[in-house]
Parts: sequence; C-alpha cells; structure tokens
Amino acid sequence: MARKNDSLDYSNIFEAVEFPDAYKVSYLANAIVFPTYEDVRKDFGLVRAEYHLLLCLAHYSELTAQDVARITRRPRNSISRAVHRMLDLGFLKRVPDPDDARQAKLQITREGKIMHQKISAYLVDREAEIFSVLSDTERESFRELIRKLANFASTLKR
Amino acid sequence: MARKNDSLDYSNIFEAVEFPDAYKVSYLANAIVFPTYEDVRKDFGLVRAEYHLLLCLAHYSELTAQDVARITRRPRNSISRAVHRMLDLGFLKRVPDPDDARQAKLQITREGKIMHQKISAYLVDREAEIFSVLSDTERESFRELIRKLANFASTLKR
DNA sequence: ACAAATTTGTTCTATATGGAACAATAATTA
DNA sequence: TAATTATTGTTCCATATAGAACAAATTTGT
Repeated sequence: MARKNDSLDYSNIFEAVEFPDAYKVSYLANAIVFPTYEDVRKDFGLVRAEYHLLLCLAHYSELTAQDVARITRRPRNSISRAVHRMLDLGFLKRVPDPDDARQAKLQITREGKIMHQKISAYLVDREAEIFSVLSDTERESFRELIRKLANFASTLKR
Repeated sequence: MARKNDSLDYSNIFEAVEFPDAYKVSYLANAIVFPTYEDVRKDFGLVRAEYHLLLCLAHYSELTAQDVARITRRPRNSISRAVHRMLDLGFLKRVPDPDDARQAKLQITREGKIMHQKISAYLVDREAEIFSVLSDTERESFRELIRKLANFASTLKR
C-alpha cells in the first residue's frame, strides 16, 4: 500500500509562500546547486572552494587568492585552505608577486586543466538536463533575465 | 591610490564559463540565498533547517518531520535536530500520531507564527530588492520560467 | 501468520565552513 | 619621514551540516 500521506502535494508551497520568486530561486539552489557541489566532491574529490579555484583559474590566467574570494564571494580563509590543497594535488601553481610581497599569483597547471575539463563536462550535461524543460525561446528569455539578476547581484556589497 | 588590480573585471566569467546559465543560477544562490540564511541566523537566531520548519508549517497546518525533509530536500537528521530546538523555543508543538507510532505531527504555535511573520517581512523586502532590476514584464516572464524550473527540480529523485 | 523489507526519527561521528584574530607588507595621511 | 590605516594570507576555533548506523514501528510479500 502507498504511504498514507501520498495525497500531500509538496509543491503547493511554491505559490503559497510570501516571496514566491525568491523562494523558487532558493529551491533551485537547494535542489540543484548544492547537490552539484556534493557530486563534485564525491566524484572528483574537490570541495566547493577547491572547485571554485579551478573554475576561476581556468578562465583567468592569473589571480590572487583574494581575487578568487571576490569572484566567488567566498571567505578568504576557505580559499586559503583550498589553495594549499590544490597546490598539493598539483592542480595549481603559485608564484610570489615581486611587486607586492603580501600576495602571490595563482595559475592552473596542465593537470588542473584536465580536471577542470572533466568537471565541466559533467556540469554542462547537468545544465542541459535542468534546462531541458524550457523551449529554445524560453531558454533565451531565461538567459537574459538571469544575466541581469546575476550582474545586479555582483554589484551588491559583500 | 587604488589597488593595482582594479582593472580586473570579476564578472567576465559569467559569459566565459562553459555552463553560463547554471553558473549564474549558482552565483545568485551564493550571492543571495546563502547570505540570506546567514542573515536569518544572525538576526533571528534560527539556522537553515529551523527556518525551513517554520516556513513549511506556516503553510501546511500539519506535517511530519519527514514531510518537511521532503519539501525542503534536507536530510532527515538535520530536520530532527531542528525540531527539538524549535520545540524548546516554543515555535512548534508536536503531537504523536495515534495511527502510526513512528511519527508525530508537527504544528506551528502562535509564537512560531509571529516569528515567521517577522522573517517573512524581511525576506519579502529582500525579494523586492533583488528583483527591482527587472521591469514588470520581465518579472512576469521570470516568474513563469522559474516556476517551470522549480517544478521540474521537484520531480528529480532525491 | 510470519519473515523480510521499509519507514520514521534519532544519535554518533566526521568534515566543511565561516568568523575572529594575527603577522607581514603596503598604502595613506599627517 | 613617521604614524596610522588597509590589505593579504594564514591559523585557530566554534558550529552547521551530512552520512552512517540504529531501534522501534509498520508494511509488504510469501
């Protein structure tokens, strides 16, 4: 027999909640973004900050740890920890900045690039799966809207 | 003098990344959703699972802990811990289910409702702020698209 | 009816994470 | 130039969180 509660519709709350749009963004995050970090951790052995380092340095040739913290909006100490592990794993290299002894420039290694490509391939598939419910024109609309929202979010103080 | 790196555009990655739409959803989550949980914790003293309990029980008159875990996609043990604290705080009450001794029905108390209204008011303002960058028609489009995405996400296996 | 499997809620444990404080360096201001 | 302030990266510490294993109750299947 089915469970007694089968009649309960768990998605009613999507419309009932006082902040339905923000709630659904949050729900998407909880349903997809966070589990994706979990998958990356389980399948590739990198925690969030480590993956963020790889992603950033795959797209910027040289960044300081502080840069990565700003790009990803993560705390510096999380990035710092991640840098050490990524250096040990051989995915990053670090060169002291001769003009500023406080900081060091980070770069991705060949091994790091390979790892990045593996993780990216997985995430590209996942993106395709998630957005498969939208038509091409809907997808295009969404792209434009999320771009506006993300750009706005990037202007918020940290 | 400004910092040496001022020329660095931190949002280039929005378009360069291999999964730009998923990345921006993730970015929005990191920039807005997670900090919001932090705000709720700091300003109202409730951690994520506790706030989720309040939210769910403000909109469903009666739920089991398992129901809340399913609605919010959080692990059962996190909800279990949160239930005890919310009972202690007087925001929830729990009545054993006479038909199934394993489970208990949870309800929100008057105090819980008051706390929910305070948190909701804050989140409603925050929603308004975030979506203020969209025009009314854009907002309407976004609402429809995020609804589709969230509904799809709710069908994914846990 | 009885054994096996499932479900609920819980505790225990390991770990990811963020805040605060810190030393070293650099930038600003007096 | 000297003193103050800001920045970078780090360590220490507290805590939120998830996974695994568990007991009790219920459901399923033979």
